[in-house]
Amino acid sequence: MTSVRYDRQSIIDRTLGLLDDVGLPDLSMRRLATELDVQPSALYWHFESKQELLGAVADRILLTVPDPDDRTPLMRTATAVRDALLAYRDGAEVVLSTYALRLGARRAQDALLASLGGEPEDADAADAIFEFILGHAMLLQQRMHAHSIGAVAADAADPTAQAEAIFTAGIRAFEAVSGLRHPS
Amino acid sequence: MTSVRYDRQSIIDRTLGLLDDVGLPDLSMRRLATELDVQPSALYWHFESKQELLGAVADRILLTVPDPDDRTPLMRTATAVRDALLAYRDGAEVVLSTYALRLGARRAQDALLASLGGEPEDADAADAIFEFILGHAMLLQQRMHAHSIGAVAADAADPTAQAEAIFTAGIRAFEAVSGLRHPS
DNA sequence: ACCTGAACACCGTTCAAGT
DNA sequence: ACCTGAACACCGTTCAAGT
Repeated sequence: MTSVRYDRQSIIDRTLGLLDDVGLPDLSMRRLATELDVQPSALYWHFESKQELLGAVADRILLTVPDPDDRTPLMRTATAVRDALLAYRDGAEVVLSTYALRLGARRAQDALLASLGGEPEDADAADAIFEFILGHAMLLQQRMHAHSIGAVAADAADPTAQAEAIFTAGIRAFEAVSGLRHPS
Repeated sequence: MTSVRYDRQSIIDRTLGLLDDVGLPDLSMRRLATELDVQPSALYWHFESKQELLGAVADRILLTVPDPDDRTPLMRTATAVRDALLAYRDGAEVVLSTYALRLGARRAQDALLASLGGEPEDADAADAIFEFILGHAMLLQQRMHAHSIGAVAADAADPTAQAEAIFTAGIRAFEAVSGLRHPS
C-alpha cells in the first residue's frame, strides 16, 4: 500500500489526459482527484487554484510549438500553433481562457513574429495572427463537439473540411501584407 | 402581491444585465433566478438549459451589428462587430462558446462578406475575419479583467491601448487581400 | 400556462489534523 | 512535505405538485 506521490509535472500530464477524455466542461478538480486516487484537497497543495492548474496545462499545450526561426515560412509556423491547440480536446479554449495571466503564450507569438521576419514593427501583426488562430481553433473544436453529439442540423457537413480553407484564407492575408512590406 | 411574469425576451434582457454586473463565471441560473425573484426551476419553463439561454443571449449581443451592405467599408463593419462583442462583459466568450449551434452568428458573417464585396469566393475570408475578431475580443476582455483585479504584472499597461493597433493590423491585412483581388 | 418546493448529483475551496 | 477528512457555500437540472 505505498501511497503514490505527485509533483506538478505529473499532475499536469494527467490533467491533459483527462481533458482529452472528458472535455473541459467535465474536467473538475474532484474528478481529477478521483483519477489520481487522492482527495480533492490534495491538489491544492500543488496548485493554488483550478485556474492556476489550467494555466500550467495551457503552457504545456503550447510547448510543442517549435522555437522561433526566421527561416520558417509563416504558414508552417501558423499551422504548428494551430495543431498544438487542436492536439487536445478543448485545447484552444483552455489556452484562450487562461491567456491573460500566461507567460507561455509568448512562445507562440515569438515564433510567429520570427516567421514574419522578426522586425519589431510586425509585432502587432504577429499578435493579430495568434488571435486569429486562437479564435479559429476554438470555433472549430466547438463545431467538432456539436457535430459529434449531433446537436447540429443534419445537413451540416464535417466541420474540418471548410475549416482548412478558412484557415488558409486567413494566414494568406497576413502573408500578403508581410510580403508587401518586405519585398524579397 | 401580483406575481411577475416573464417571457423569453425579458429574461434575456435581465441575463445580459446580470452578465454585465457579475461576469460569466458568476452568472448562474440560481443567481439569475434570485435576481428575477423566482425559483431556479422556473427558468426551465422558458429555456431548455443554461446553454440555450446563453445562446439566445449571444444572438442578442450580435443583433446590433448593422444589416449587410456592400458599400460599408470592411473596417467599419469589423469595428461594429467588435464593439457589439465588447458592449457587455465577457460578451465575446458568450458568443464564442455558444457559436456552434448558433444561427445568429451568420448575421455578423453576412455583414462582413457584404463589406468584402459580396462575392461568394470571399466567404472563407469573411469567416476568417469573424474568427479573428472573436479571438481578439475574447483575449482583450480577458486582459481587461486580469488588469482590473490586478492579477497581472505591475508593469502591464492598459490593455486597450495596444489592442487597437493589433485590431487595425489584422483588419488591414484582410483589406489588402480583398483589394488585390478586386482592384477598383 | 407558468411557477413552487424539494430533491439529486454534483461543484471549488479551506483548514485542522494526521503521517 | 504531502495528504486526509470534514465542512462550507455553492452549482445545473428534474419533477411532482400547485394555481
